Amino acid sequence: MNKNLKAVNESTVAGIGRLARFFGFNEVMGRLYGTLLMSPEPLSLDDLAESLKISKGSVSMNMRAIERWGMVKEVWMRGERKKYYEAESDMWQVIRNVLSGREMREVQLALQVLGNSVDKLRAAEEELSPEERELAEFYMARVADLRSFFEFAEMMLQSVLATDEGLPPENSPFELRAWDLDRGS
Amino acid sequence: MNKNLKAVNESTVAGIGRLARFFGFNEVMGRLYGTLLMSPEPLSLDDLAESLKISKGSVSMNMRAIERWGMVKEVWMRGERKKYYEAESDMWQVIRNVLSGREMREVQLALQVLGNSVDKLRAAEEELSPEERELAEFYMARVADLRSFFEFAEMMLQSVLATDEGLPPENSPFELRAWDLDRGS
DNA sequence: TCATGCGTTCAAAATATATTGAACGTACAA
DNA sequence: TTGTACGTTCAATATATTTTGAACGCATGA
Repeated sequence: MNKNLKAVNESTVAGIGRLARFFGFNEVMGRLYGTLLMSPEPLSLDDLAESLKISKGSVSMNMRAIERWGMVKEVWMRGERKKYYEAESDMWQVIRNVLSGREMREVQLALQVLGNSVDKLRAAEEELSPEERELAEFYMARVADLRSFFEFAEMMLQSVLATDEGLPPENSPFELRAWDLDRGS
Repeated sequence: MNKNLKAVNESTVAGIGRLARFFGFNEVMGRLYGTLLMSPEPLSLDDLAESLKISKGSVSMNMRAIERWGMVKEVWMRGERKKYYEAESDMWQVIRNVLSGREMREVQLALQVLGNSVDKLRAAEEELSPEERELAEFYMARVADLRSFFEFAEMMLQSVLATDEGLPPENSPFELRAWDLDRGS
């Protein structure tokens, strides 16, 4: 294959591998997705193992993981016993899958924990000594800061997730919808 | 100390530790920051080691790391030989530090690599066989998708970084500034 | 209905990441 | 000007994560 094409392919696969690590996945997951993304035809597990020079077992496990994230789709090839995969080429779909299935969960969990903290502090108020009460107020303030951060994050996520074609809506400069929500500060 | 206060402290420290991992730092960095954030007074390295039940060495190394990220500040205590630290309590400053110093760098790097890819593909066009040319076009399309993703990310980052007090500007529903930029699609 | 090709699994090995603690040098209180 | 309490460093160790490859069993093309 032409040297330049090969170079582009390789740097893209490497770059997506890097991106994957950055996003808290492992590098192989990214490289698998990247390899499929840069392949005009679906690839089998063996193709992928060969291409990335990793074991069949690793391909199998990592593919399953990225399949769960909706990054790749199985493709049936007639008269073939092998499984073939292709990348989900709507990158925005992939991003939305990840954001809604992981970052969102994380944010909501954090908000819940912080909510509990506020409740605890309020409930305890009565039984506190003066110094403790001061500390409790200090905690309240810090917890409130954390909340505003997570609420902001939640809004950002909702905005991205609300868009249907993923990309900042074709016409309007981003969805304003979410910003209209009360920020509670 | 009151049980509830302790519980709030602990869950916050644990939560920030978790958040830190999520953001690609290590858990101890988060717990150190969290401990300082939940302390009304500055703490020494020994205080931190004791509080988190980790070694002095680990505290020293991890503190240095988060100091570089502007998460904590050194505080001088008169007549004291120890170093004392306090958390940078402007969380938005912390977030901006991290976003501008790491995520932004990552995005810019990706955009540069993708730009190179486009150049390579264009330059190679001449010398390609018909099939290769088809593949090159396919690559072009995929690279363009990736670019639009990173450009979107760059915009999101710029928007957050542009705000001065961090939080979605006091009055307007988020900064629109960045969305006015040409998305080049 | 086979026999085989294929994906999956998982314990063991390899690698990557984080922690420890003892040794060391230095700044500072006395 | 000390002696020492402190922070730093880093090799060794521990832990977490990833990969491997052989064993297994199931689905499928013949």
